[in-house]
Amino acid sequence: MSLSCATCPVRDRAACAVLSEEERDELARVGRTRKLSRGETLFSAGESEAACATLKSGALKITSTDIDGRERILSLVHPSGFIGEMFGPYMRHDVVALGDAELCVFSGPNFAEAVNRFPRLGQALLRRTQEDLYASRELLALTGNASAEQRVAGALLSLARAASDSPCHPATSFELPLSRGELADMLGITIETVSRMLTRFEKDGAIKRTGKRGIDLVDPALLPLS
Amino acid sequence: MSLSCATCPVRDRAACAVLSEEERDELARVGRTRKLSRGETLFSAGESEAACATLKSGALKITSTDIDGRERILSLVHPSGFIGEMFGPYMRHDVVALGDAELCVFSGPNFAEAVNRFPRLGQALLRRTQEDLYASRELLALTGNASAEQRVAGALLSLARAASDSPCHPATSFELPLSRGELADMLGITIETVSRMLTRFEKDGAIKRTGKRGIDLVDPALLPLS
DNA sequence: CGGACCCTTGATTCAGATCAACGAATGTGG
DNA sequence: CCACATTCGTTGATCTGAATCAAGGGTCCG
Repeated sequence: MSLSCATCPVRDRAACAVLSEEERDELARVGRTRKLSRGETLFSAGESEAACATLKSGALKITSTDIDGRERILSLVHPSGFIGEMFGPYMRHDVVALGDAELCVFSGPNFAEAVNRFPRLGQALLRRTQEDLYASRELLALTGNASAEQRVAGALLSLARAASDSPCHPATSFELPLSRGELADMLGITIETVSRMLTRFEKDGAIKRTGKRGIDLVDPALLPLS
Repeated sequence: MSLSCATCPVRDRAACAVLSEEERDELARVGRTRKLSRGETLFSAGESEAACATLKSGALKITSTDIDGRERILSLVHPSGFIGEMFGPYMRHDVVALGDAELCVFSGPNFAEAVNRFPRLGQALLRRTQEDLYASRELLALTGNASAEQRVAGALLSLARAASDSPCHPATSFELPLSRGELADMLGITIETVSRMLTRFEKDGAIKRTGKRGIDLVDPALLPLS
């Protein structure tokens, strides 16, 4: 299926938003749409076909698996996010859908050529990659020294921010895109500890759990941040 | 002091290596050399003057400090590495010299303009930033699930790789660029634990400590990796 | 010589992992 | 439609790896 940028929900936020109409059309010609449902894999670590993609809707996780088979979530991808490998010869990490998702997919070489031809696209990606780097370092800082309590609190706020349309203020009521197990894998703690911390926050009156995945931030100030 | 690229030790490895002679000269005109000694700060988080730099010699650490004053090392910078903020309005993290270091420093806007003018420079930075992102995620994976033993072992191998001239094979004998305390801050453990693990590895015959900072990798296969 | 670091080692404590059990929701096949 | 299995989350009891507390030695420097 080829791309239809006209109706794209991230038309003016994604990396390709910096392109002119004609440039975008040209890029669209080498891209394909792809739909994933929960748990489906977009890329696998080690794949020798370089590829990249822009996320149009849904959410993804970028993970690595250590020798003992334990999974670690390295990053989450939200709509308009860019993932993948343009230059390297192989994919570095696994990328899996957290829920139903829709993407534009490109081959690495095709996209690299577009970057060559449209310098503004390269610059947009540079900014975006720097943001990803900062996000990665933020997670590193969060999981480095903080207690389990602080990690879960930090993750809740971070997810509330991501769930909000307005970029600065967090949503007060939202659905977790992650299961308890995934939250645990992201924070480097166990499922049981995540569950206990959520129970504690609810007891303290900081949050309210609604259903399995729903969270209401009743009083974020009560969350114990680092 | 203005730049003298002719004698630059990272002349053909740094980001600016992709530029032609004339382009490089032009960039050199807006850059300054700076020397730091151990502990000196290059950038401070929150500084509103965007700036960036290429490291010519020595080593740097990129750190953040949490509310309780605990420092977390987010990344190490080795010669030819690029650091800083070209676009954003302020510096995101602290950058401090681990030992004597020499750099080329640029103002954010000046460098951003160079990126605008020389698209290859932007592409080189994009690659480099992606590498930094992968390095950050590697550290995230290392500090996420692994035991203290595995973290220290992983850090030793990583530093051995960085100390080697050949990019793939680790050095068998090298000096740690970090104190025990800094190693601990990077790995999210305590000084005492780092010390104990090094003692353990030496007892096991995996390494030999020479002086305070020297490490011989006697039998890396004995190191307990994740 | 005295002070300031930095590293090592030992004793004790504690946060979170592990082990275990259970309930709710969802799916499957008879 | 019901019996059954499976997955996911919660909660409790126990155990352990690493933090914390404490002490001492080595080295550099004024």
